[in-house]
Amino acid sequence: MINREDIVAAALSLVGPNRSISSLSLREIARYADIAPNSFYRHFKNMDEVAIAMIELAGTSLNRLLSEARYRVTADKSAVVTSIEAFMEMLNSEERLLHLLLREGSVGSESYRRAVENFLIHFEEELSLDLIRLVSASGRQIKYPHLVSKAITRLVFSQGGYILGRPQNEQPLIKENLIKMVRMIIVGGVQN
Amino acid sequence: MINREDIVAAALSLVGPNRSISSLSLREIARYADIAPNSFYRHFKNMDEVAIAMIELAGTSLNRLLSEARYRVTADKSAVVTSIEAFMEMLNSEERLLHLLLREGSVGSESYRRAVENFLIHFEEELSLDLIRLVSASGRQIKYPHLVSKAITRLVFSQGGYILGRPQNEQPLIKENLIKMVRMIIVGGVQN
DNA sequence: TGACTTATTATACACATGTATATACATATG
DNA sequence: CATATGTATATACATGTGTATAATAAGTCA
Repeated sequence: MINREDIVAAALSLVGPNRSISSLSLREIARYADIAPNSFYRHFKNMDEVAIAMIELAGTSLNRLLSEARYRVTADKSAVVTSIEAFMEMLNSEERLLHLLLREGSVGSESYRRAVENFLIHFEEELSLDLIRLVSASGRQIKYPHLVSKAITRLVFSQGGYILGRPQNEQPLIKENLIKMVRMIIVGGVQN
Repeated sequence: MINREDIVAAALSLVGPNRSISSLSLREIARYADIAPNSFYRHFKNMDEVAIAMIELAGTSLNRLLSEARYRVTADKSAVVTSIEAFMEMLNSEERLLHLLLREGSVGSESYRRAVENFLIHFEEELSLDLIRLVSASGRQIKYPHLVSKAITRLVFSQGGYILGRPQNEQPLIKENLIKMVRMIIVGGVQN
């Protein structure tokens, strides 16, 4: 007995660095999930619904992993480094899920894009709270926490999406540069 | 007598906020360009080549417009504001071209993604030179100009791609926030 | 002009797609 | 038990796709 999750899992197996969701066909997913094409309709109205279910899966998984990572923020490493390292680990372990959020947020149907955007906004809000807490604890000020958070989020996700298409040996440099760029958003890239 | 440009123009007419390049078919383009499907092959080997030609067109057009904008940088408005305003104007006037660069750089074939990435790198190099010039003229220092440039570029393009899917009346706020975020990359978002 | 080369088209084929309809099968309910 | 209900399937249809082949049109040059 097949269910929604099996179909989502099949779809997830089919996406990859050179395969976008929008290029998946209903029949292809059915074939991979080993069901008749029409059985698809028992669980989803169309491909768009599957795409959104995929994002929701990716979003909740990623949120869980990241909130776990936040608890690991310690004194010996800065919050920036810890968070980015957690993000990079996920890039390797959860490539498929991240792919959806990092690289397909700007194409596809209206509803699909909104789903990705909602996840990003949620992510930004969490990060914003973290930033306020960290900054005030160190006696400094942050004028537009939600904008700092947005800038960091968009930059990290942009570079994350980029990394997914690059070979492993380039990752250390990209990661190093990403950390520097995030620091810039916080303390600035230009000195007096 | 049809030529490559006509085919690229037809393809360009077909993409839009809800239509990605990868969803275009050879026959669809031929239909729109009013040629027989097979005539396509006289000019391009496959759809991928058209996609790359489209990016190159968008890239050179955008580069020209932006370098013109740079000459308009005056004392009464900061370079940041001028550049972002130029970018926003283009979002309205050259939506189709920008769409390709802003929203499709992370999906599609390997060669397609590389073409977009090459454009972004070129853009970053130009911006980097501008930054060095502007900063040293004001007696300040910039430690990693290419990273400042990359952070700004990726952020602006990320937000640019987002704007393309949003209604016009949201643009002023998005633009305002984008300016603040770019300023943060330069001077920092956190104060002592 | 006529012979040639090149560009464009018409026709056709094999295949993939979304989905409508009808059917089989299992399980639950009376 | 019979029968109703939810689920999966088989078959079929109309339509779209990339592209091979052959025929035609257009252009060039002796």
